[in-house]
Amino acid sequence: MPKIVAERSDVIPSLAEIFREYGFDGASLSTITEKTGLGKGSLYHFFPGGKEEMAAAVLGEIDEWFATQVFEPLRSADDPRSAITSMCSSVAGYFRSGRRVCLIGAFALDNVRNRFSDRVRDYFAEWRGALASALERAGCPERDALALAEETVVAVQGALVLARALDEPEVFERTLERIQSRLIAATGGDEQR
Amino acid sequence: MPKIVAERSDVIPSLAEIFREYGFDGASLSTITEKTGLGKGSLYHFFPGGKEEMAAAVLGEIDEWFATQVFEPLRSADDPRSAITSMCSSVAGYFRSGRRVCLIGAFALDNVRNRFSDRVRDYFAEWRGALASALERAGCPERDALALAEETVVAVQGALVLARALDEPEVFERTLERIQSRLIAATGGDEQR
DNA sequence: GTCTATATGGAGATAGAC
DNA sequence: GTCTATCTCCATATAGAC
Repeated sequence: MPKIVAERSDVIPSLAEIFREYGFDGASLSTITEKTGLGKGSLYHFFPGGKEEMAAAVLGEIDEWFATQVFEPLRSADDPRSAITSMCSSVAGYFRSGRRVCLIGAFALDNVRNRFSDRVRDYFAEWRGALASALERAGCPERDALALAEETVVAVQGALVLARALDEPEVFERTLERIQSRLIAATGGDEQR
Repeated sequence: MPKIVAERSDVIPSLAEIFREYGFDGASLSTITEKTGLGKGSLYHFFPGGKEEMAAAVLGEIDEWFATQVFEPLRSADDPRSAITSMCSSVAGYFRSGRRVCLIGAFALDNVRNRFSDRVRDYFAEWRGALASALERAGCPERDALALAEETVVAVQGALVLARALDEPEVFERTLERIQSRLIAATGGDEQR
């Protein structure tokens, strides 16, 4: 039985989709009221800091999702190899196989970056670091691990740009498959089958 | 002896830098007048269509630069291998080794994409197609050529996102070196030295 | 071509009733 | 917690003198 009365946390997913679709500057308060179904009164009740606080809340939720679903498993799983393949499917799911853009990547290229630069930087640094850690524990030499982790994050972000630009989600799917084979190969290939 | 009176084409490079720095929505007309040193009168004299026409002019100039400096050489050079290495250095120079973002990539992730979707799509499609053509002519099988061309454009765009997000231009430099070795390897490696 | 002044709309944000 | 009404400001764009 869903509550009629909204809670702050109920609104954040809608806000995320809105910012993804319109960008930070492009998402006006009227767009937001329309798409969320909430009036400005409610919006400012939940987010007294206005649009900036809304975006910060969205970024916070994204951070948290990746931290628990992706970064922590990569850093602490007993089996780093399976954490890596699991990362690939989580990421494919999260970005809807290339049909959804990365809000943090979009913010990174925008001028709003300056308002959220710490969060933007930490997100990518965490991802790269956590994946490198998993690769190392899976037997990859440190130098290779760092390079391959960076290559992976670069490929994911680039694929999202291209998939959106060309309106070809398959670019993302192909990229993710390619990178996954490379990650598997670097952690000992098929030998453990 | 520089002319005092501005010409339309003189303004476009400044506009490009402004859109790169502030984004389309983030670049207000007051920002633009301030940074270009031109009043609104002059701006609307050159670009009667306003900001949208300014952005279109910038995109047109970028298109043209890439067409003549990168795409055409890739498609028609007698020596496709050297056209490929030359692409890498042109691209490194153009993006200032990762300190400059790709405006078209940024537009692709933004909602302004909808206003310029044809140009955005064509730019990336052209790049991927031209590079694939050069790879094929350099002896790469068609399937591999397409995949590697796509991987290259993905890597460049992703590296620009990450370099900007992390404030680490080296990410771009490392990526470009890695991709260049891969391109060279795919066209026969060092054997022709 | 370039400027200043101005029109007009929509932006983000607030107030206060319910 | 949600609404409507309202405020202020700055956005884009225009007009017309020089």
